[in-house]
Amino acid sequence: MKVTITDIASAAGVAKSTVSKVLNDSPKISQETKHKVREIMKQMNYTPSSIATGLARQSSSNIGLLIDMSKSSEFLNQFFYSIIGGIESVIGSMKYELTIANVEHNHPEGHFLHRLIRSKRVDGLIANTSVLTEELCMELNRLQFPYISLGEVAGSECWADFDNEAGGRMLTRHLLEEGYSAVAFVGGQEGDPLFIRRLEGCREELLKAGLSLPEQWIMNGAAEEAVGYQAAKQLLRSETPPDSLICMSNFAAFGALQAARELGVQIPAELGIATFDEYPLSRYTTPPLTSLNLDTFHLGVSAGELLMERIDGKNEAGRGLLLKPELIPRESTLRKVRETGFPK
Amino acid sequence: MKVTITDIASAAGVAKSTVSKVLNDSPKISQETKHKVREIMKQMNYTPSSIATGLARQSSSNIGLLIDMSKSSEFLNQFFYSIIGGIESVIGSMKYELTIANVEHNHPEGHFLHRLIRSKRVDGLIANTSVLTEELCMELNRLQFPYISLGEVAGSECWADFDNEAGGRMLTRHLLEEGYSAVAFVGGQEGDPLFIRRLEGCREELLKAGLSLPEQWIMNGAAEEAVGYQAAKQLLRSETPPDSLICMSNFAAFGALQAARELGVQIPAELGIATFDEYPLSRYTTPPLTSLNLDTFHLGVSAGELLMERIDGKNEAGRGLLLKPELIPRESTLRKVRETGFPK
DNA sequence: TTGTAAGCGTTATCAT
DNA sequence: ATGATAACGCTTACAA
Repeated sequence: MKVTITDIASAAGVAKSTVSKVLNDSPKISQETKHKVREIMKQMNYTPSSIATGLARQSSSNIGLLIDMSKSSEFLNQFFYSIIGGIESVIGSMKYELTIANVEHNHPEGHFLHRLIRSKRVDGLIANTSVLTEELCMELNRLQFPYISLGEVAGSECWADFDNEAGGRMLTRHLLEEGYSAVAFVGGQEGDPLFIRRLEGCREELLKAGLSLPEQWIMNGAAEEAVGYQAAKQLLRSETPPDSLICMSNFAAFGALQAARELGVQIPAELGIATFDEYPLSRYTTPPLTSLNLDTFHLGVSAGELLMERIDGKNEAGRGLLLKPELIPRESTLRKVRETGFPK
Repeated sequence: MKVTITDIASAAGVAKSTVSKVLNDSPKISQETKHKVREIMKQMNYTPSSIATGLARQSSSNIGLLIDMSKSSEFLNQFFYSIIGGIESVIGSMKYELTIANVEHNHPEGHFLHRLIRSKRVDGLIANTSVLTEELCMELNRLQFPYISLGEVAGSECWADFDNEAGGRMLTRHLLEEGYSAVAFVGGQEGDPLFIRRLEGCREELLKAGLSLPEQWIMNGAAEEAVGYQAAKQLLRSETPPDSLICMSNFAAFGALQAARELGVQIPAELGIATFDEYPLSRYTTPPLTSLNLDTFHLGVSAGELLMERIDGKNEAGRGLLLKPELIPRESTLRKVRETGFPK
């Protein structure tokens, strides 16, 4: 039933080393022989065993994408499909496959370092910063194992990330251009690098305009609706309410939207709301949300490219890559009168 | 640097077959020896090569998930993460890994039948019906290769799907219970089994109530906002407008919502809108949408379990599995006065 | 209970 | 340009 290289060799009347060379299109084989052998391979419907090839070549032609499925609320999960698409589009054309693994199987022997790496199931790794602790990075560095982290992380030699600081600047600049001047920041965990960078960008831009962001206008919390709701209510009811909000996530922005609606605060006239991330449905809120789109497919592509470079032994130095976000202005912040109408 | 079974054997002063048996916890090895060998494996930080094991065992311990990344608009993509989570949770505990592959590499030799199956990269396959044509199913059947299709499909021996007919019935029943009686159906491609089954369920339930669904109230089209928008406008402006809509997707429902708003039609008082699928953000529309939640994690689990059964040689017969949807009633259809207030 | 040796299906190094 | 043959790292009869 199953046909191996040996079958092809004897059917073609050549040695299996010859067949192997045909398989790899070696220049030392005559066109004649190549044609003949290939013909027979077709006839016998032969496909080389990737496992045997892997053993001989000492490589799996597989790259691993490591995720923590217990964290179902992560930003990246929403865009998992497009990230995978991006990665696949580059590694697929280089004859690699993508293996998805869950760190959760963190049982004694189930650790991915064994399951995936030491067992040679994958030749390289891509992982989110949420699973890639500094300690793990160090271990991977020590093993000289090629990996890319999605998100900048201490200890990682090579990463791809969105430029969160620029994102903070872009949203802030947009608000200022629309005539807002009292910007509050909603959501984000204290100490979280993502939060820190975004806030930093926001502050930079305010500073340029001679403004600042007072501490009491920074509303820390999870990127959830409830948090956005509470934060907005508190801010809007305070003595000196802000005139605009930058939210860490669409969910937080939904909460803020709801709070404003309940308090009868007009959007965008009295309050502007802008948010990081662009979820598929954020343009369908009332009013539609101004948001910062992150090209997650591109993130996947970049991660894939960086990883392939590492595996091929180039890019020894290690480096990071920052992707620019894209501002999508919508009704929730557009309060200047325009002739052209609102963009979709 | 790298340590193999041979190294362990000589370090432990035993034969490598003994080490192999220890690895597989063979009962024919004394506890003494096991302890000794395991100790050495720990010391030397040994992990067996999955590739070598695979070659010897003639299996990859990998299962493939086949998708078509060119179809970025598919329903399942939104829930890709949770489907993967479901699959992984069952195959992971059986020491299998998940390989994601894209059919798009449909170049002559890049066909997944070669790349994945004939090359023995995976021991089993899960694929959406959109990539699994009847022809491909036949081929897989012929090869006796274990696979599960996500969605019922002609030619597939074994599949897992949501009960779309029941879904149609549930949404319809809910509308009837809320006092609606003129139900229109928005979205869905003529001939698409998904559409046919959902519509069928809808009709069954109407029939039970002595009602029917006239042809002109079936608005075929892609599951997009624009389609929902146009369909709703057309329906609402007609001589005899329906009093409620069942939409094939959240996007279509958004369009319908928008159309109603523009025409000043009150929701839910004058028009009820219910939709298949529950996107993460559908509860944030104004008003929030009544929708049919599909447990995609569970779908993954079921597919994984069915596949493992097939691989283990059980479940020879082949069978299908229908998962029940869950109705989430929200403001867009709840027009009866309630004491308890609206559910979230 | 342990050891020997023959696979598993390729690639790679030499000869020829 | 082609062929023998030894890896690659593990499993599995079969022997001892």
